Amino acid sequence: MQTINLKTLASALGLSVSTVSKALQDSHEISPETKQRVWQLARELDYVPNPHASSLRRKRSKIIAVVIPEVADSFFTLAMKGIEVVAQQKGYHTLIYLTYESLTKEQTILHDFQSGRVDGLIISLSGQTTHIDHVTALERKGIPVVLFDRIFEGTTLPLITTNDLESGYLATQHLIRQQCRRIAFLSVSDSLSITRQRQQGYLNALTDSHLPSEPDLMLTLPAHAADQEAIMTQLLTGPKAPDGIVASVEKTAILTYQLCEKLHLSIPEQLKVISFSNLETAPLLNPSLSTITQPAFDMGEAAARTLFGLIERKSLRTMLPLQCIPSVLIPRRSTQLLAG
Amino acid sequence: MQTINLKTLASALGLSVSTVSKALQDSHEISPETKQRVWQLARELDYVPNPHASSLRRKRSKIIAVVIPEVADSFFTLAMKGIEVVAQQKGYHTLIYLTYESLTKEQTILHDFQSGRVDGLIISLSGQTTHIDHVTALERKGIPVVLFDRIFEGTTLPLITTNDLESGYLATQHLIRQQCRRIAFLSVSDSLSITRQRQQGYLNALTDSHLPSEPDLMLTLPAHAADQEAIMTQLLTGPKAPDGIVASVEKTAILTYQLCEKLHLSIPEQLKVISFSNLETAPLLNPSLSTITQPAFDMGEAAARTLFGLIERKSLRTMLPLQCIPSVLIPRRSTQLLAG
DNA sequence: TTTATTTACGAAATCGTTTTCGTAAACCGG
DNA sequence: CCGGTTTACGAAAACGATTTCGTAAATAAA
Repeated sequence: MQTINLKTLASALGLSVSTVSKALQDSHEISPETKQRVWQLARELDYVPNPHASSLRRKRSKIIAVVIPEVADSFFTLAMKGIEVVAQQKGYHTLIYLTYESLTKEQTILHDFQSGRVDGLIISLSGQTTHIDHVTALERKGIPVVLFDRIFEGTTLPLITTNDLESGYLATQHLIRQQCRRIAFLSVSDSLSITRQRQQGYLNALTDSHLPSEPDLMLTLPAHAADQEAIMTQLLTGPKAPDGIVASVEKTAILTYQLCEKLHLSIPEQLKVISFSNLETAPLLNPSLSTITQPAFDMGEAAARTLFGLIERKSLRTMLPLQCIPSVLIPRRSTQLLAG
Repeated sequence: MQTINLKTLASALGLSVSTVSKALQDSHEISPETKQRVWQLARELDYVPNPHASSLRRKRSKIIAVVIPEVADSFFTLAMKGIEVVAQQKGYHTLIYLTYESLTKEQTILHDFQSGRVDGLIISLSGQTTHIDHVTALERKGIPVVLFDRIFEGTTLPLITTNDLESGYLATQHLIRQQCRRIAFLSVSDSLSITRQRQQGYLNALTDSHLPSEPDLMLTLPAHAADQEAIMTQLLTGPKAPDGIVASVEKTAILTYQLCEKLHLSIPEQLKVISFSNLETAPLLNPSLSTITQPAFDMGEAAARTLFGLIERKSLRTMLPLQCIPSVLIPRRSTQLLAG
């Protein structure tokens, strides 16, 4: 079975390759009758243009890249879905890459894009990422980039974020109102802007309530699971254990739940927990988990729309350079104040 | 900033394009000295070959496609991760497509692959898919295809599955042993092989325990969320409500939990629930959810390895046509037999 | 020393589309 | 009826890499 291409169609119709090509693109240079003939044969033979040839000639591939640290996380999963919906609708294809929180991997992946493999990039930075030279390098080569959620401060690249500072503040304030006095803050990276923002919100809330901030209560968990568990156990069972936790990453909340079960600590009696999370099962957990729920899907959608805006009319940079879609705090049992 | 390609390198070095190309591929035709010169300049100028040109000429793109019904599902998320790990390791790129359980979308997506866009395809069928002509069409065009999890019976395409029949049996048997007598079976599609297998296991278990099978207890939920809720509510509050549920899809278990809370039905006292699921939070739910946990990551990995096997040495079809990786039943509180 | 073979490179065709440009033929106004 | 403009198409040059083939020079074999 030989593959069918423009040449096949052209010779079958007694036309030239260029005519067939133009006809398929509905060019005004081609007569209506010829177009009909071409379209019909193309349909009959089930012609599908070769995308590599097309990408080579036009200098655009109709492919975008999505680079995220992790996929086993409800936020990224939902964001990806938001991106994919828009991409599919716009007729774009989506390459997905996972960095597993590694800067090196992130750099390697982005480096390849210099080749023109993709028309644009949507990225959420790895936890290790402390500079974005590899990202701006792409932008300089004319490849549109949109950062979302895990952004970088002080760049002029388009950003899609949520109100992390405010949310960190509200989460902490919520715990304080539920009478927590020793509130811990958990994260997985201290280099991320998003973490710093949330943490700053946490600190501001403490200050505003005249509570001291203790370095011991601000934990950045290492990548390795076993180490995470050790450190967390130490925190929870130590003499200066917290009575409230702000989990800035979903994973750390899950870890907290697991350890509380193991250590027979009861939530919310002994420890109240609120987490940045998009877990669909948050309301079903034992106890149901209070969350700062980010507009994950919407952020993905916004990132995609912004990217396609940049791709399709590169000149007009009239798009907002920063879009902030607010999160919402949903109080549940894990932060409930119990009578007694 | 002009893009740098083989011609740039060649003229800068006073060599021909073909020599440079061969040097970069470490061809034996090129002298060691020349190779060194080429490699050094390529490194200095940060040359990255254009993948579209390369894909066009060789007839392979080093891109694979992953087509799945949904991404907001822990099984598919994990499987995707398994695939991505292998792909990254093998130097392949991964295009991701979501069908949202729609056959039409699935067909449209696959149709495009006839063009040679991808070197191979890993697919898990949509809930609507009742035939796989669109899949076999690709295979016939010489594009390797691997089906995983949601496979199709009676095809010779390579399959990666888990022991659905047996797991359906074990799940049901487990409920029976916990003294359930009216056990319902929930699914989202009755056309999927995987559903039929699980359901057959369910039926076999009933028969072996001399329990009747009632059609009213075997529910295929519609796609729309509101309808799902109505039907489930009817089931749970009706006069012939079940005392046990086998959820063949994670979503249906979550729905059950949500409704039980709303309807003030207590699990496991009034209703025991076991679900096919890979939820990381299953142990943390209220109550903790008994699951049939599928080897999602491993299945993804196996699918990818099988695919690359087919791609890289197309001739030897010595690979197993069917790989079955067993699931495990993890009993938790949601099916616990309470004293009294 | 002559012939055969290897070594190291370049010219050019090729992959399948897109796009520019050229040009017959048809059509137009005057 | 004649210069000028459309109209509708084809030839050919891209896009950037790969690969086949040809060939001078260098080396080996006889």
